[in-house]
Amino acid sequence: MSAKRQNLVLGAFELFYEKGVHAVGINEVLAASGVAKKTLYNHFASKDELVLAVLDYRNDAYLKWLGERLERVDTGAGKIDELFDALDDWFNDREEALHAFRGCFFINVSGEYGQPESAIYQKCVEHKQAVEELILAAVALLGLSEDDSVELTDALSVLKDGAITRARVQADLGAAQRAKKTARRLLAGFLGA
Amino acid sequence: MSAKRQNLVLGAFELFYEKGVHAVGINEVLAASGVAKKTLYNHFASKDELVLAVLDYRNDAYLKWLGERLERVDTGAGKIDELFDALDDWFNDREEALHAFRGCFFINVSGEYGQPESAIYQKCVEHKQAVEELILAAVALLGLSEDDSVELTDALSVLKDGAITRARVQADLGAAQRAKKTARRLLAGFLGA
DNA sequence: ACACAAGTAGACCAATCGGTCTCCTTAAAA
DNA sequence: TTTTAAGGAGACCGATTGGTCTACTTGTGT
Repeated sequence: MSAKRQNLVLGAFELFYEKGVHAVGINEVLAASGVAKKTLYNHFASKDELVLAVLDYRNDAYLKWLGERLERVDTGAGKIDELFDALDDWFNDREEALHAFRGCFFINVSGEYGQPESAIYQKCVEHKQAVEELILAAVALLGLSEDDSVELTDALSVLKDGAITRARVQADLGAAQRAKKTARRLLAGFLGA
Repeated sequence: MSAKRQNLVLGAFELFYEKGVHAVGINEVLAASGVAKKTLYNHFASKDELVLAVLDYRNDAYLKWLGERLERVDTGAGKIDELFDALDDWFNDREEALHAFRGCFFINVSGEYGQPESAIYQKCVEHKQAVEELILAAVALLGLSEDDSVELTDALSVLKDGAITRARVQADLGAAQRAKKTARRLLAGFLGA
């Protein structure tokens, strides 16, 4: 029965996302998810392994959510707009599938773990790359050159992470809509050249 | 004699920046800075107050550094280039005044502290606003309209924070130079319109 | 009906946390 | 010279950390 495991991962995610990984103890996770300590260590060898499982859970949920949002539109320019509209919904807590907005979980976690060699850190890198691939797929529909596609994808990714960061740190809930405007300006430059 | 206090703040910053605040204990700070525990609690009422002092120290050092970099150039467009060149030097550890790059200390710290009401969180917001004012001063030299100046400043700030985040999380050391390219594209759009 | 695996609750462990306190030394001001 | 405050080293405090272990209770497959 892995329902317990799921309880554990989901409960742990909510606490970690809200308070930070190091600020939440194992016992707090157990109390929140209604699972015995023995069961936790039956499923996971250590807290770090639980963190890894939580990162996997969040990665899957986030990619599924964003992928579905981008599927709603079929043009490249439309998908780029949709990306920032989706972020806007996220920032303003209109997406319950993502829980109350507290910035990017992966950025937060990697900020807590200094050493870039760790498996935890690596998961954060992989997540960012996966999201970037979704953006690249949208940009590819624009019919730009290979170089331009890569450059625009990178610019949009930076814009996205910048908006997430500012929405989080400065509680700037309009960051996504303004980033969308910037993205449109940028896109016009690429299409016009 | 507040030399001890300075030792404390500087030693604490290096550890907090490198490993995260929650991951570093008081005793580790004491050992690194060669100060007795009594002395620490003579200067600071709690660890949180030490963290606040560390945030102040970093804020001052960072603003001084960036301010001096931007003073090297006198045109608006030049200052914008200089901003991203400065970031590039920071990311690639060519600025010893800032210590080995580990992302934005304020972004990292605010990721560790969930509650946006806390004084620690507030310091992070103030830092970001102070940096944005430096950027606004550079943009103001371009002679754009009030609305355009605000919009461009916001876009550049988002680009900056996005580049910092990606440099940190993905160890993307070229992020600043590519963001500079994006900034130029954006600037051309504003100037050409 | 019985065995076995997985769950529960929670005592327990050493280590560490932030923080207090005592005792001793140093140095500068009176 | 004497007084006073600050610093050093570190014992000590209760609480909490991640993690182990025992004892008991489930539920399921044979």
